[in-house]
Amino acid sequence: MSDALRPLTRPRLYEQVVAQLREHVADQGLKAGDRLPPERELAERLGVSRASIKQAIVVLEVQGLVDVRHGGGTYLRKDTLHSEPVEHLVDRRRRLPDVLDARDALETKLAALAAQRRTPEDLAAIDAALAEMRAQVDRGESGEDGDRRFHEAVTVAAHSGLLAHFMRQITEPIAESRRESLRQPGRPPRSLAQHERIADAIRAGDARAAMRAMHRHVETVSRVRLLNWDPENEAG
Amino acid sequence: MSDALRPLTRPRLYEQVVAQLREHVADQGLKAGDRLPPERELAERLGVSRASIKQAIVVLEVQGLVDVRHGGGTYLRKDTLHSEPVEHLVDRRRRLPDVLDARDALETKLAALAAQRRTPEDLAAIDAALAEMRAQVDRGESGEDGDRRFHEAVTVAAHSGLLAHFMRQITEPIAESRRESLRQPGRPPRSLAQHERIADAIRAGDARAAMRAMHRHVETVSRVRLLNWDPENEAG
DNA sequence: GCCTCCCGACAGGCTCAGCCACTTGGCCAC
DNA sequence: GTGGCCAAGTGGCTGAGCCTGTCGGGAGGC
Repeated sequence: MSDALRPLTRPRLYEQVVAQLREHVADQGLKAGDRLPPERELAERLGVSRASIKQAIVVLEVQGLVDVRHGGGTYLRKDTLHSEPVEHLVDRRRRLPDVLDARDALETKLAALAAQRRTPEDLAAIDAALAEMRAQVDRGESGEDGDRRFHEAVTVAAHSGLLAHFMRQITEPIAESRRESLRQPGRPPRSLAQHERIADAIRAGDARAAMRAMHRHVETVSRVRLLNWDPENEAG
Repeated sequence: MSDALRPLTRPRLYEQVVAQLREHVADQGLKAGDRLPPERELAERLGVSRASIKQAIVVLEVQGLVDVRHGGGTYLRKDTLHSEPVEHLVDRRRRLPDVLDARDALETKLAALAAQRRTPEDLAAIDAALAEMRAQVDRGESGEDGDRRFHEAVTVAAHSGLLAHFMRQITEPIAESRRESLRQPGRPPRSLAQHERIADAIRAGDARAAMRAMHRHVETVSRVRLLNWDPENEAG
């Protein structure tokens, strides 16, 4: 996973324009509701074509930071143009503890909701994932696939679109820490047992027990991960 | 708050192009790693200018759905171009229960982390917010501003960039439910008392107590909000 | 036969000039 | 005061064109 040989791509012009606009808003102390300069003026002042200005404004528009009115101008919707896309927060290895905190927050609640809301179909999906994991572990494999499917099934069973959306944003770093955790000697069978306890609580409709079981599970994974984690020398 | 007289805005061309691209990917069964047709070809086939195609592709690019290589073509990064921006999940009134679930998940964890990680400065900010709320409530106001500042201060004290990011995504619906809750007769003083209990636990460094206090608080707000909430006739 | 290098086709990056569509505000007739 | 009208300003979109980067295949050297 070396980043050393990534093909280097030059920054897009529109990205620089976005940066300039952010700066302008900060410098001028513009607030929500204020109007940005007209596109033609921006193009002239930044020395780029109107098309590039337009691309930058489209970016801000889809991020909900700006409100563009045909014939009327472009208006701020927030007091700042900074949006901090999740990727920036998630991609960097340094942020891994953050991801684990977020995972605990989300999955604990998801387990509780799943216990309250699971349909028979949800339960079947959870059991199927568990069966897959058990089969894999019995064969001496890590059970990673079943593990992933289990958490996905619990997420679905919670029937909360927003929480599911948040979970999706941290899918990749979670998968990574899962892989690492399951590589620990003797870990797969214990992990399986933890998952079974979670499933039991969800099946019983016991939200508090589901929360506790899930919390303990996430805590275990976090501990393993954090032990191996060195913020200075992050060889993956 | 009537939506009846909202100025009607025509859909942007680039949005239609994005939709067409999604459809194309689905129809052709394109997968991650596959290449999209060249911009010039898309422009011709869709009967729009290349600039519009470009805007659409920029949108997909900032959403991380597509990888654009200068001179090399545009490649899919996922098996689909659908992204489900949070706004769609958050804006609709129907999703309010989801927001409240998410709030419980996030703020409960934030309170626990704040109890463990708060610096003296964090505590000072929390106390300042609490003092403002108390002053407002004493004057017979709702204390909404202090309330908001309190939760922001707790979020900062938790020192988790990711959780803070998630919180920001549901700021607005939360503010709305807060307003509604504080309008209930006799609610502001009780809310103040709940906030003080949370602050006490954070000051004491008692993560479990902070969790419990925050959970109870969020639960109270949710109950008020849900009572008034009618999914069929959603007059705001 | 194999490797290297170079070139040309093709891809996206960006600009320029211009016209269309919509908003706004002021002026005028009523 | 009301409504219609017009002009200026602003975003929406186009088309042609040139630049820069990528990639594959053929010419030439070994």
